[in-house]
Amino acid sequence: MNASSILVSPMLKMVPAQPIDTSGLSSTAINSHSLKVACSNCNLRELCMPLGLSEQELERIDDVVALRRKVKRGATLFRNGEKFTSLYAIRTGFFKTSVVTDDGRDQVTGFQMAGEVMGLDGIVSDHHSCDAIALEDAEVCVMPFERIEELSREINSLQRHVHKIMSREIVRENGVMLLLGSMRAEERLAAFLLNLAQRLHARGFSQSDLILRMTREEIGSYLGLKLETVSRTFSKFVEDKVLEVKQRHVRILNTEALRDIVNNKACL
Amino acid sequence: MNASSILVSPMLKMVPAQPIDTSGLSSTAINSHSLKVACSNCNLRELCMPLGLSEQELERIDDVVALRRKVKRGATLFRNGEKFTSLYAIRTGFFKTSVVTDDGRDQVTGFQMAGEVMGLDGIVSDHHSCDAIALEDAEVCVMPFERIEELSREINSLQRHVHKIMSREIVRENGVMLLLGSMRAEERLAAFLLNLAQRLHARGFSQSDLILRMTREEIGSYLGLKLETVSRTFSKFVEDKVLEVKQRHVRILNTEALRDIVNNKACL
DNA sequence: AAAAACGCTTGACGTTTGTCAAGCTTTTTT
DNA sequence: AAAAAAGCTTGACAAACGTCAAGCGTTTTT
Repeated sequence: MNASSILVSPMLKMVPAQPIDTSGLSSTAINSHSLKVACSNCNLRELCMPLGLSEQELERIDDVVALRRKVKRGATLFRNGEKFTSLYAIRTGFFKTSVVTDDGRDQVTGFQMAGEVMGLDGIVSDHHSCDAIALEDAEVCVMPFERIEELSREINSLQRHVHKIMSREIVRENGVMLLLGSMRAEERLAAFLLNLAQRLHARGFSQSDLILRMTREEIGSYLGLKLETVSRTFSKFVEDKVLEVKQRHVRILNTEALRDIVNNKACL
Repeated sequence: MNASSILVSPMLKMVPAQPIDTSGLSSTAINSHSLKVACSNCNLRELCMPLGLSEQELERIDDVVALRRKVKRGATLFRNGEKFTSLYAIRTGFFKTSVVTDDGRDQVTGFQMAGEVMGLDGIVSDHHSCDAIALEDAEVCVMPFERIEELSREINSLQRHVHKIMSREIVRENGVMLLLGSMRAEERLAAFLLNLAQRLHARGFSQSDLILRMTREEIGSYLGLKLETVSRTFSKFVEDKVLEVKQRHVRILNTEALRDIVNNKACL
């Protein structure tokens, strides 16, 4: 197994990023900030919680999603220390999760996008151990964990899927540990960009054209680097014609070169 | 929350490290390398899989453990790419897990001891994505994952416990990311030693006197440092009278000093 | 529309950690 | 018991990354 295969997860099913039809749903609103929704007609179902369920099972998990919640850019979905009640599936928008210590350390532990599930950290102690902050206006499906447990006792494929989601997060973090523990700055940034591009591509976006939703500082925190190092490394990639960078708009010009950098095979 | 509280998990219930009574069990041996065992009279049950189960439930999960398996020092329990079938609970001995890439990177992702569960990485893809290697002669309980899933559909507290074990691993890895992403060498080693001491103490061993089961190189791999840096940092701690070190025997002389180092409050 | 705040880039320099090498100790093998 | 291998420590030096500072461009606020 090579380094990039650890860090760039296997291609997920393609889902066109079309506008989501919510007509007829707002009438079932529970309050002004939350709407009743259904997994069964969600265009993210091939990426998200319902993956691998049959039509009948799909309808049964529709009421796992208690409500939807909107989160403004910069707002927190949950915070370290808060009581854990639910997992959250991202419907639209982009998040970061981070662990913060009172001596001022702030480590970004992940960036999450549509179809990905957040909140797994809260299960073990009944309280969240990290912060989840929206990096752009977002909407999440709130899934009370007790409902998930209840239903996954009855629906084997849901049970299996919940286990897979948690296992996937463990494997992802193993990959980040590899990155943080053994890669140099260029390798880290290359791995980061390939991973982002691959996940965006799986959601129907361009493989090569990406808009970063996070600052250089947040990238740096995730990669264990200072923002200046991130900026310099971007500049080097531009110089080497591997990327085009205009602020947060990044175009990948040479994917193979990025892969070679990650796998330590870059021609010098 | 301070950095050491993230990295040093909450105190677990004390279990005296007494010799394990296996009399009467060897007669039920399945083959020379595996013995039928029972959780219900295992002295690790307060740390391991059965935690939080009632007496009746305990008896029911006895047959989740299909067999025991001995692993010699240096041997692998499972390896990257192997088919996933079971989780493994450590009965005796000490393991490391690591992800290896074909360009020569080798990142130790964790050290595991009695009562801890390995193999969660394999669930997502049905194949293991890391290696588990015994650092001393060890014995594990083999728990076929299908049996675990089956039984956790019926026993709510087992279901909950399986979820907690996975969530705990996610939270642990978040802590390692914090360590790798934002700490300097001394802070990393101090955090590592406090974590080890705390886990050994929870198993009835001394809080201050520990035998390292891994080499300086393996510590370095886990902490994202080279073995020379690990060695130098040990030497510095000895000079500062924080530790006594004789090869792999480490005595912690000043726990508070270690905590201060982790939390960036070390008096200079 | 102007002012302020924030984010990004780049340069000069400092610190930390890695690299290479040698020698020593302990463990394992023969 | 001797030889070999593996593991550990320490020094000198090099490389990578961090720190500090200045300046510019973009976004947000008023």
